[in-house]
Amino acid sequence: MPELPEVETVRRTLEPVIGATITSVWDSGLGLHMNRKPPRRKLRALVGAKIAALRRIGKYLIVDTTAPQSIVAHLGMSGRLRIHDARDPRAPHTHAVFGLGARELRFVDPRRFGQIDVVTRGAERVHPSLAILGPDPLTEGIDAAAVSRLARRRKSSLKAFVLDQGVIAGVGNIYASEALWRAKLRPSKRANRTTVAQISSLVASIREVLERALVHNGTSLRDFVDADGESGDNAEYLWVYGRRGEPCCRCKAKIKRSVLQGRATYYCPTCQTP
DNA sequence: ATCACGACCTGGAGGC
DNA sequence: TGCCTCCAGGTCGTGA
Repeated sequence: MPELPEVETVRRTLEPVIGATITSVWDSGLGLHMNRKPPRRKLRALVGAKIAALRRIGKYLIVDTTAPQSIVAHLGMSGRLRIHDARDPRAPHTHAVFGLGARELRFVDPRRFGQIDVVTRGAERVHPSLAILGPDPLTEGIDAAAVSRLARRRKSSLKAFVLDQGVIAGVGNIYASEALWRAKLRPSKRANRTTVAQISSLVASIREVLERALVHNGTSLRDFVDADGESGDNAEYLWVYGRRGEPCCRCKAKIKRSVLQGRATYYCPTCQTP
């Protein structure tokens, strides 16, 4: 579900909880990603603290508090973070609830691929998941020359290269296909067979694709919703993802679907150079 | 060291 | 209606 634009949409719609006091913490006790459970003791230690700020690095959301600790959340494939009235019944697969007086911030994740953790503010990058992240394309500049140097050493496909969170943080399966179409590069093209100009174009395309999706509040293919439960509109603006057999909007050739590293990949066979 | 693959989970869609 | 198979927006550990 959530790539960078979706997580950023959640972050923005969560802003009304800034300043709220955490009055209670509950967790389901079930393991999430890698069967890791939310750290109950560390979470409970946050009761009494206020939510101070909401940040995002790639697909990770960071909830800073007035305590020295911050909450780290990753939505995985099916995770949602929503603000509810505390009296609303809890949905199935609710795994963490932060009481905020009359409201609650709830983490619901049917597939349990998400993460909830606690880190010390300022030392986020010690967390193994955050330590490996490359630059965030919306909050940090991406040095195309540096990305090109990385690409030169990679024999994998460009698609796999773009999905590598250590190269650029936040690009997922939808926007990888979209950015490669935008840059007119075939997803199966070997990363080390690209020119500096091609990588520059790709980097620019990634930023454009993510910013465009953000303007439309993210892509809701099945179930993505923001913190208020609203869907995003970007699905109708996708150029290739999910459009097998439809005409390419640049050249009218039929969009193809292939599988790269086990993931659906969409591209135009005529205007994306192999 | 690098890469592709399968595993991790549940639920929805489509075929029969 | 019910059962089966396939598919899904992510990440990590494995074995080649």
